Amino acid sequence: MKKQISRRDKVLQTALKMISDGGFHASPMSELAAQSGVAVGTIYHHFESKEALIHALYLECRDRMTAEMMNLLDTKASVAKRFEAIWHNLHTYFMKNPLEFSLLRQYESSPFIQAGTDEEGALFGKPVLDFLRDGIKAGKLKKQKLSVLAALLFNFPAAVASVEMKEGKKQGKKELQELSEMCWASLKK
Amino acid sequence: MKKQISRRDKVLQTALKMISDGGFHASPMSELAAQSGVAVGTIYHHFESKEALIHALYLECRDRMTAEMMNLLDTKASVAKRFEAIWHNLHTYFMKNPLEFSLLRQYESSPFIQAGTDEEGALFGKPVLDFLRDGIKAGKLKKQKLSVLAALLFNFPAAVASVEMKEGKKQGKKELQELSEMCWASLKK
Amino acid sequence: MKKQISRRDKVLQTALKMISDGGFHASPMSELAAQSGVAVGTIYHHFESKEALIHALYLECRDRMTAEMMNLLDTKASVAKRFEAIWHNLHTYFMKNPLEFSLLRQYESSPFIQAGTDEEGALFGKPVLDFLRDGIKAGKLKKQKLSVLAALLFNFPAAVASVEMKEGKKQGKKELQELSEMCWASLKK
Amino acid sequence: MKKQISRRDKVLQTALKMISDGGFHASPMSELAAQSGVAVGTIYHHFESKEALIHALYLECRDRMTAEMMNLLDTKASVAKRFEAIWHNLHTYFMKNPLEFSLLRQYESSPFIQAGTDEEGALFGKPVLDFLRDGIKAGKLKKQKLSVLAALLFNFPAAVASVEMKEGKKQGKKELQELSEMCWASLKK
DNA sequence: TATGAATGAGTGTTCATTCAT
DNA sequence: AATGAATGAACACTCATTCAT
Repeated sequence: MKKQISRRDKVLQTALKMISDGGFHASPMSELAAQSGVAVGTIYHHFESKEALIHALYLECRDRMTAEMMNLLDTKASVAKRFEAIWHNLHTYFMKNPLEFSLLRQYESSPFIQAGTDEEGALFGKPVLDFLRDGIKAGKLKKQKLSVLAALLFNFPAAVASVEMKEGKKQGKKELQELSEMCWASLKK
Repeated sequence: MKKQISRRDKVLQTALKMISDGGFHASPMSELAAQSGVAVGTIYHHFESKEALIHALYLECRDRMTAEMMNLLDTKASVAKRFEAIWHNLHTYFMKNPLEFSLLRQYESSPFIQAGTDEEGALFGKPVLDFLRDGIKAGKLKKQKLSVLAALLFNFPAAVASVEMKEGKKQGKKELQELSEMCWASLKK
Repeated sequence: MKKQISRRDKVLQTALKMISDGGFHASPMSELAAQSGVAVGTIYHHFESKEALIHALYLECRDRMTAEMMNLLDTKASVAKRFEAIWHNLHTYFMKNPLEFSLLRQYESSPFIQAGTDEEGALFGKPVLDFLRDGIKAGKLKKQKLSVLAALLFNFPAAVASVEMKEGKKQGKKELQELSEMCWASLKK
Repeated sequence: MKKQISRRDKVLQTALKMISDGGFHASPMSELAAQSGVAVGTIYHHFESKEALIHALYLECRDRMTAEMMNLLDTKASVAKRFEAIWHNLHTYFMKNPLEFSLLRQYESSPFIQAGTDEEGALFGKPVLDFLRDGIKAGKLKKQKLSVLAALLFNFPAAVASVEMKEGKKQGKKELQELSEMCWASLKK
C-alpha cells in the first residue's frame, strides 16, 4: 500500500521537475520512468495517459496553491487585511515552489488542453472565489466579473514573481509590501 | 523579389495560426509547409530551424504589439492620459489579434527558449520602456523596478483579454474603462 | 531471452548484407528494419544510433576475422609455418565471407569514424599481434613497426582476394601458395 | 575561357578537400558550391551529377598518380631499379597528396560505383601496366596475373603510408628503403 | 501490480536536382 | 554560362503506448 502511493507520488514529483525544466514535450514517458525509478508500464498503471498524468499534476498544484493562499487566514479580519495576507501567501507560494509555478503558468497559457479546465471554477479553488465574491458583495472590491478579479489576483503576484525569477533577484520586503498595496489599490472599491 | 517576401510571410502567417491553435508541438513543419503552399525545404531556406522560425515570429509579434501600444499617442498629454491610451491600445491589440496574443503568452511562459529573450529589453520595445522610465522620473509612477512595472502593464490587460476570450464575451465599454483606471490606480504614485 | 539475441543478431546480419552491397549510406534504418523483420524502434532499442550499430558490426567482423586467422594453428610450428597458415586462413576468411570482407575494407578506408578504432590494437586482435611481435623478437620477421607489419599482413591477401572477387575468378591452388610465399618473402628476415 | 577552367578546377579542388575530410556523403553540393565560391547551378553546368563529378575527380587523381609513378624514370635502368623508383614515387605521391590518397582509397573500397572502373585497366594507367607486363615477360617479376601484381604494387606502399598518416609519424629513410626492398622481394622472380 | 522490449506513425531536417531569371 | 530560390522524397531518430511475462 505504501509502495503504491510512494510510486505514484515519485512519478508526479519527477514529472513536475522535468516539465518545469523543459516543458511538456521535453518530458518523454520513458525518461520520466527512468528518473522516477519505475518501469514505463508502471506509470500506465497509475495514469491512463500522459495527458491524464499532466492533468493530475496540474490539479495537485492548483489545490496546493489554493490551500497556501488561505493559509493562516484570519476569517474575522477586514477584507483589506485578508487580501493582503492572501496576496503575500500567493507570492510566497510562487517563490517557494518555482516548479509548481512554472507548471501552472505553462498549463494556463498552453492550448494543450482546454476542456476540463473551467469545469470547477478555473484557476482558484472555492475558498478564494468565495472570498472575492463576498468582498464584492460587501462593497469592498470593485464590481467586476469574478473571473476577471481572480485573474488579476493571480497575475499580479505572478508577474512580480516571474520577474524576480528571471532576473534571479528577490524583491526587498518594502517593495513587496508596496506591490501588495498596489494590487489592493487596483481591486478595492 | 516580391515572391520571396510573400513566401516568407505566408509561412509566418500560417505558423502564427497553427501555433496559436495547437501550440508549438502540434505544428509540424510538414503541415506548416502544406498549409503555406510551399515545400518543406523552402521553409528551411528562409529559417534555419523550427526554433528560429518561432523566434522570428515572436519578434514580429512583439514589435507589432509595441507599435500598436504607441499608436496615435499624444506625446504632450499627461502621463495619466498617455497611460490610459497605452492601456487601451494594448488591450485592443490583444482582442484584435488573438493569434498573436496567444503566441506571445505561450512564448513568454514556455521554458522553450530563454536565452536571447531579454537581450533587447524583453517584452516591450524601447518606446514603451521610455514612457515608463520617464513616468517614474517625473514622480507620476510608482518607484518600482522598470521590469516589474512593464510586467504589470502587460499582464493586467492580458489577464482581462484572456478572460474575455475564454468566456467568449467581450467586456462592456464602461467595465473596460474602469479596468484601465484600476490598472492606473495600481501603478500611479 | 532467446528472442532478444535473435532480434539483435538478425539486425546485424541484415545490416552486414545491406552495407556490403550498397555501402553505409545506401542502408537506411527503415529499410534495415523492414528487411530484418523488426520495427525501427526496435533497432534503436538495441543500438544507440546508426553509427553505433555499424561500429558494433565492425567489431564483430574484426573479432571473427582474428579468430579465423588463428584457427587450427600449431603453436609449436615454426614462424614460417605459422605465417603460412595464418596467411591462408586470412585469405580463406576473405573469400568465404565476402560481406564481412567488404565491410571491413569500407570501414577501414572511410573517414566515417576514426576515434575508438585504434583503442584495442587496431585491425587485428591480440593473438595475431603477439605472433608478429614474437616473430620479430625471434629474428624471423623484419624489424619494422608492428603496425606496419600488421597492415602488410592484412593488405596482401586482401588485395589478392579483392582482385579475385572483382574478376569473378578464384586463384588456383598453386598461385595461391606462391602468393603466400611472396608475402612471406617480403616479411621474413 | 580562363574563368571556366578556373571555376571547374576550383570545384574539383574543393570537392577533393571535402570528400577526403568527411567522405562522399558529408559533402553536399550546396556546401561544395559555397566553399568553391560558385552557385550550385554552376556546378551542374560543368558536371552532369554529383556522381559524375566524383568520377571525374577520381580519374584526375588516378592520372596524376600514374604520372607521378613514372616521374623521372630511367627507361634503360634494370627492372629492379625501375621498380624501386616507382615504389618510392608512389609512396611519395601518397604522402604528399593525402587528400588524393584518401579519395583513391575511398573510391576503390566503396561499393559506391563499380561500373566503369575496370574499363581502362583499373587502378593504374597504361605506362605502369606496361612496365609490369614487360617485367614478367623478361622473367624479372613473378608470373602472376597482371591485376594481382598491380594490386600488390598499389597496396604495399598504400598500407605503409596509411599507417604513417594514422600514427602521424613518418617513416625514417632507412625503414622506407627496406620497405621498398621488402616489396621487391615479394614480386621479383 | 510491475516490468521493459517492442512497436511504428510521426518529427525535424537534409540535399541532389531543377529552372526561371 | 551563371545564379540561387525552390522542391520534396528520403533520412535518422523519437516517443506514447501496448502487452507478454
